[in-house]
This record gives sequence, structure tokens and C-alpha cells, in this order.
Amino acid sequence: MPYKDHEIEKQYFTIGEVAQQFNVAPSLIRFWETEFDELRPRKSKKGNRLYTPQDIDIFRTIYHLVKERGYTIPGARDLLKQKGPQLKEKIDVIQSLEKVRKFMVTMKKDLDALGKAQQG
Amino acid sequence: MPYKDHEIEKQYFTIGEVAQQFNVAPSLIRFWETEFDELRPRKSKKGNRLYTPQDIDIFRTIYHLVKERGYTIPGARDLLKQKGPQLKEKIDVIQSLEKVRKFMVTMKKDLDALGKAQQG
DNA sequence: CTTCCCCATGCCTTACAAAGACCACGAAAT
DNA sequence: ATTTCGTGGTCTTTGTAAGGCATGGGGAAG
Repeated sequence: MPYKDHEIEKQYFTIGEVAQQFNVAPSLIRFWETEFDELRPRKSKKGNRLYTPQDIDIFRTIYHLVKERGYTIPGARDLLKQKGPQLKEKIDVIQSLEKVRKFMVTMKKDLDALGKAQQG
Repeated sequence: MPYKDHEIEKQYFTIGEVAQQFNVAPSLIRFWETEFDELRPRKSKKGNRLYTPQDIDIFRTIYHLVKERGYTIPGARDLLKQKGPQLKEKIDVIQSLEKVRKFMVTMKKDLDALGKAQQG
């Protein structure tokens, strides 16, 4: 459940929620914060990290580069400095294509099952 | 100077020559050989590595990905498996553009020098 | 009693470099 | 014209600094 603080209206996410979304440890998120200038979420009075959807986009981009494409952290950092904005768009496209693919896989499975039922 | 052995006619390059061309240590080239199936040069009877120009192209591709783009070795390996051929073309283009750029930089320098000479 | 903070330390892996042995090749010596 | 020797380059194996986090202590907030 999104973070709530006394005077904060907007919906933020905690580090634990972000960690869960990407299935990584909070320690990783904190570590990347020390490595990427771009990943500096706002903090509550107490000091808790407050992630906006934009922050999560940035995290997603880094995650994509480092975990899915196989960039080193310096490599991802350089790429991000140059092509940060353009990069986000590309990754959005990749993600929606991924969803389409999954949809088609399950559809194929259903069709196969149907075929067997009719045949047998 | 290219490697000479009793019965070998074709011009091969030694590991030392390749190392010099890219300004890396021979140990690195041997190490990458254990990491990339694509980089498996022929060997002389004695066991010395014999690099063809094609072998060097492959090395250049790996070098580009790992040293210039910041891929991890697994990342570069995956990319190479998928897009090995296409990748070479792209890197060729990048390299020639690099040469053009260098040319233009020196030209600019010359022009600046000329301008100062006329002015002063 | 869980989740967050910060900080320090621990720790496995990555990506090489160094060490030690071996071999061709040319010059010097027999 | 062999033999010897030295030197530079190569080989494989082993060592190691840095990279990339995870874990644990100590504490606050909810």
C-alpha cells in the first residue's frame, strides 16, 4: 500500500514496494542510488525514500540495462547520461511487446488444447 | 611482422601483434578466448595462436562491446550470438565515422591556428 | 513486530595480470 | 656446419584487485 505521510497528498511508493515489483532486495535499490545520480527519490521528514512513478521509470530503465541487457554499471551510467529520455520510450515499447507476446503464447496454448479436444 | 613457421604460407597474426593493435595485454586475448566461442583462432603445430583478419574482426566486435560500450562479458556474448553478422557492419560504420571525426577535429585546429595567425 | 533508516563489513564473482615453463630463432663459438 | 646460448615471444596455470551486491548491528517510526 502506497506511502502516507501527514502532509503528503501524492501517491508515493516505499522502497519495499519497489523492491517487490522488481523482485529485488531493497539493498540493491539503495546501492544503485549511490551509483546513479538519476535515481535520487524524495525523502520524508524521517528520511524514508518516496518513489514517484517517474522514479520507478528510471529504476526500470536501469534494471533493463543492467539485468536484462548485460551492461556494467558504468556502461549503463554512460548510456543513461547520453540517451536517458529516448531510452525510456524504447523500453516502454519493449515492455508492451513483451505483454503482447505473453498474450499470444497463452492464446496458442488454448488453441492447442482446443485442437486436441476436437481431435480426440 | 606476421608469424613465420615452416609450412604455413598464409599471413597470420600472432597474439602479440593483435595485442599491440588494440593496445591490450595478450592475457586478455587468451582470457576472452575462454569466454567467447566465436574467438577461436587456428593454432600452429607448436600451439601458437594464428589470427586471420576475420578473427581480428571478431575481436574488434568484442572489444567494442566490452571496452567501448560497457557490456559485461555475458551481455556481449548474448548479443554476439543473436546479432553477430549485423553487428560487424554497424561497428565498421562507427569506425569510419570516428576517422572522419578525427579528421575534422584536426582540420578545425588548423583553421583556428590560421585564423589567429591572420588576426595577430 | 514489522518496515524503514544508515553504516560498516563480509563475501562471492568477475575480469583480468603475473608467474613460471617452454620453444623458435639468430648470433657466437667450436 | 653443427652446437651452444641468449633473448624474446608464447604457453598454461594460478593469484588477485575490483565489482556488485548482501548481511548484520543499532536505532526510530508506525
